[in-house]
Amino acid sequence: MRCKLASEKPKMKQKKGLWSPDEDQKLRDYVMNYGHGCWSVVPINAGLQRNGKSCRLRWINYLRPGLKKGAFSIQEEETILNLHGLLGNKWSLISQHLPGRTDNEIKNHWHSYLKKQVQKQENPETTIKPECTNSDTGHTESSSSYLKSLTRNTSFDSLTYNSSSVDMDQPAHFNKLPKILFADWLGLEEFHGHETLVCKEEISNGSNYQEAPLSGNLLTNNEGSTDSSETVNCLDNNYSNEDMFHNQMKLDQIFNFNGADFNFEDFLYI
DNA sequence: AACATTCGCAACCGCCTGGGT
DNA sequence: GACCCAGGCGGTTGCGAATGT
Repeated sequence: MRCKLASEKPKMKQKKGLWSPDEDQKLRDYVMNYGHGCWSVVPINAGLQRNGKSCRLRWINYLRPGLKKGAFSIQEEETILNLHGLLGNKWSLISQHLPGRTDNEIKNHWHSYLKKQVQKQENPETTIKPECTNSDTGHTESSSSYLKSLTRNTSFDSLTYNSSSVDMDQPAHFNKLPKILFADWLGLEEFHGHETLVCKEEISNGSNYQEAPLSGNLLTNNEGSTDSSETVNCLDNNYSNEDMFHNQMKLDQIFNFNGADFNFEDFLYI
């Protein structure tokens, strides 16, 4: 783990504070050409008077390709609220389920907006924004009712809630996939070895979500399926909320979901 | 217009973990 | 096994912009 070059690095005064466009360009050029490798040598090789940590943060949070800029969509906020309800302040885990969003961005959005909205929801005598528009349906909803729909079922105790979650930018089969959260916790080796998947808490069928019950089987009810329900058996039904994440389920039972032929990679992008 | 307050965001800080020596 | 270091993470801070008075 230790970098040879890092131990040879000269002691130079390191700059702090906001990054200039010139610094950004140097870092971007270097990482795009050579990769970051050991972050502690990046500023040396890129000619930057920054420390490796600062470079890493700047790259991850701002320069990295594929970052999504702009306001959070309703679906993204919904995902954050649900995952925060399950995981707490595990921003890096949450960010893995919001492609293009960084943990820092999510954390900031939570502290600056979502947390307050949830607090207001729990304490209804305080006023909240009069209305907001669902970008999917185009329907204007009161923030109050909308937030209720967002926060209604963020605990494991709940079983279902409705959500407009069809992603028009995805391939047609995408929205029929059981939406599996925490896919990054899986090992590709496990998949390719056709062993087991780590248990996912939440699955969806595009227009409806069904959260996994506290015990028993994970159920999906996929529209358009010849068989209206699919059952994914958890190997261990006696689990606590935390254990939910670690239960094992049979891979092939998910993989033959709805008779469709899915690639494992499809799940990873959900 | 001037000042105060709030908001949003970028970046830093400190701690923890894991791997190398 | 102890120590060192890089990387990763969550909490916090600082500052400019936006908004309110």
